[in-house]
Amino acid sequence: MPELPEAETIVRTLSPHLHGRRFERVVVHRKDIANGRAAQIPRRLNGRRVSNVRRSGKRVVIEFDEGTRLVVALGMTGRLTVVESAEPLLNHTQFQAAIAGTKLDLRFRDPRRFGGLWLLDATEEMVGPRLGPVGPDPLEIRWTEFRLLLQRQRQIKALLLDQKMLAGMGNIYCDEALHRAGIHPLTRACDLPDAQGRDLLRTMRRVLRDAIADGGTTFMDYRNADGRPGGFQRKHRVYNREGEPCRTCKTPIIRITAAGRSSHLCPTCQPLTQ
DNA sequence: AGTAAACTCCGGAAGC
DNA sequence: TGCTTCCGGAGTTTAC
Repeated sequence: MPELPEAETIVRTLSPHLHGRRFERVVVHRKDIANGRAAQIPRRLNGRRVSNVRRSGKRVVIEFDEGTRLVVALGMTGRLTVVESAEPLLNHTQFQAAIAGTKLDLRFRDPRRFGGLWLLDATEEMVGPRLGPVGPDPLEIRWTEFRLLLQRQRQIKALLLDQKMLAGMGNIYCDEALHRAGIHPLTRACDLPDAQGRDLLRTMRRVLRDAIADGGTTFMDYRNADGRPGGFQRKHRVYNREGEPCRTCKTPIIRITAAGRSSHLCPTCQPLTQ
């Protein structure tokens, strides 16, 4: 499911196709996929030159010369891919734009429509329904700042998943980071000693970097901008491994509910203290 | 046919 | 009282 490493991989594979190129023949196939202004998208993006492609948490942001931005949330099944313009249009394709000077299209397809598009002008903040402001990036946050987040009484997994606290952590990478740090997902953040909090931050960064190096995680739907799946699922230690032996101690991995989400852990390596 | 999957937002209840 | 946290439901579609 697209989380930070998947969004980062899409940015890295998409950027070489788009950077400095103009959009042509922009078409929105479903009006309710954008933030109430899908009708404006063709007019406002046609002929515009892409100045930058970047990531904000788990979202992809395509920036244009005049400051207009197209924000893309992948949801669970969304795909943002570059394909030959001659390729037939698959069903559930909500958006397409030809990349000027090439024979390629950028297409957005999201069968379940958990994702979406937002068109923002130069001065507009990234706020609105389903586009709330997000916290600092886990790859960039300093320990002193992370430590402040950990002062809360919330369960650590709920805190890590909260996009307003930290931008980009989803269910997979939370479970993977907590296992590698030996922390039970229901532990209260404020109960973590500094040493363990510091270790969690380092571990989280390592997991995210390793996952980016592997092109993210693909179970079913995720693909990068070139249509290729990721490989990090082969290195998962807990996620989607219920009943299988812990790679550290052989104890079967269990699944519980934490923060209202299915959570995978090793009861031996991740004890719940007090 | 019912349920679960992931994620966000919302409202209300509960806890501190 | 007031802030924080928790919990369930809605919205969104597909697959088992």
